Amino acid sequence: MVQRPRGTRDFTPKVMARRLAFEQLLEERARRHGFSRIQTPIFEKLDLFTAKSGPGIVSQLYAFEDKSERQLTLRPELTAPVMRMIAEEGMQMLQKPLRLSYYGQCYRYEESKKGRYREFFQYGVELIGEAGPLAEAEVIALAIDMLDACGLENWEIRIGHVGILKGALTGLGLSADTPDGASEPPVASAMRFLDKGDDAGLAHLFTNNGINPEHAAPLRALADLEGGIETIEPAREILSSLAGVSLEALDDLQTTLNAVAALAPTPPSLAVDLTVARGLDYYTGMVFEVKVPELGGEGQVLGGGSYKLLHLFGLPDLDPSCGFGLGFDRVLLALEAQAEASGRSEVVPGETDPKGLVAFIPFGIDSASVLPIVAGLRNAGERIELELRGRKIPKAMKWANSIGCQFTVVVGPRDLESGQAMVKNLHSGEQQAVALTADAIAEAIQAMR
RNA sequence: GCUGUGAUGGUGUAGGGGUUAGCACGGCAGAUUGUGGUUCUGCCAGCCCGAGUUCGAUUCUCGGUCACGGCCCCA
Repeated sequence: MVQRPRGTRDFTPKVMARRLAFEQLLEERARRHGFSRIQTPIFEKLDLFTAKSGPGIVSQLYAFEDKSERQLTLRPELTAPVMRMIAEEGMQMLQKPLRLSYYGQCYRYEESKKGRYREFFQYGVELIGEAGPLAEAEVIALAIDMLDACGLENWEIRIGHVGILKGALTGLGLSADTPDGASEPPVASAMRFLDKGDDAGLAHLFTNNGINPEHAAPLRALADLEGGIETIEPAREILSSLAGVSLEALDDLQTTLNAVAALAPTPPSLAVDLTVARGLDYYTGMVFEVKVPELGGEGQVLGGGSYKLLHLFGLPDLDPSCGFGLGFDRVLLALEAQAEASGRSEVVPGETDPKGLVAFIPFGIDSASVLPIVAGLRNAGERIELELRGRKIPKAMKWANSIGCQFTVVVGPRDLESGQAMVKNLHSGEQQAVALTADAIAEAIQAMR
């Protein structure tokens, strides 16, 4: 048998109902925050992603050549396509800021694991054309609001600001420019050493760049700070002790954190962590990420921050912007695990249709005579599943029960003769005969809910 | 990129060099010709793929595929 390709998944009706509910929940939250949905193609020109992330990413792409020898690739992420769209659609002419949301599958050629697939789904938002602490707070607040609304528990949000350590390092005299022949600027190396806890490497780097290695200690202390918003004060003390270092980024972060506290529900765990670097040099300001510890190694479910990318598309005025991507599959995985652990049957709020399904059972009659009623009930907004196999009553009832119907409508020869239908609520067992019209049946169903 | 474990009906599993490959859920039919969830009976449906060892492989060996873990990475 032909199997589905590695790292891909099929979604059965039950799973799909959950995914649709989750997408809708995220969409609803985004709308409440003023974001509007957009969509871009599943494949793009290869250049789009090499321009953003460098040629090294090609090995991880589903890249291909089309019949006209165009170099294309399935999209590995959604931020770059959104940037491209803004430029291509002339959206810089719209009133700023733009609040955009998006959802779709992305493709990366890498080993599949639980929570890590070759085809995966991302939900994300971008707030374009306004930087500043309040814009950043709006983005973080939406992320928190989404995770809170979907019922996720035990998650940790870590918020940092790449400008703080970067500012301290450049303030000490470390260069942010890449020297000839080097792969990265000294500042980036230093950030990496701080993140990995390599103090010897940091001191060595300082010495090589003519900086007193004793300055490594306060930076280490800064990087090791951990805690909530109260962490800002010790950070301020450390930064103030270093000559030539600006406090602007720290002040901005503090403004952001205060705004988030006012705008969003209180997350289960919020930490200020100045080493959140997101590994990427286009992040320029606030950065944040969310982890769910019980997912293990693939536990990061959301990440974002302020970045400068639009200059790549000829729109430097829109830099920096701010956004985040949410790992749709991973959040669902966490929700499923948590639902199982707590015995909760509904994994995503709203995944079960409260309205319920109605089985319409023509019994021993020509179904054609009741089809207009079926159509009428559907027009009235009921979900009607018409019995198609000619089951006898006991089988039909069992069928209706096992596919999860809330109501049955039985029409047999006697009913047809007397112009009636038997409407039954399968949960309560309550049953009544009503006139054989769509209106009367719909009314009875509504009354028995 | 490194590395570990696993694969038996649709699902979950037992077993094991020669078996009618067992069980449960499920699906279909009947007990039951106008009312389901219980019960009983019957039926349906499986050893991931390829090569090797062997008289004989679903079982052992190797390769592949897929899945699940631990590091690395993660735009």
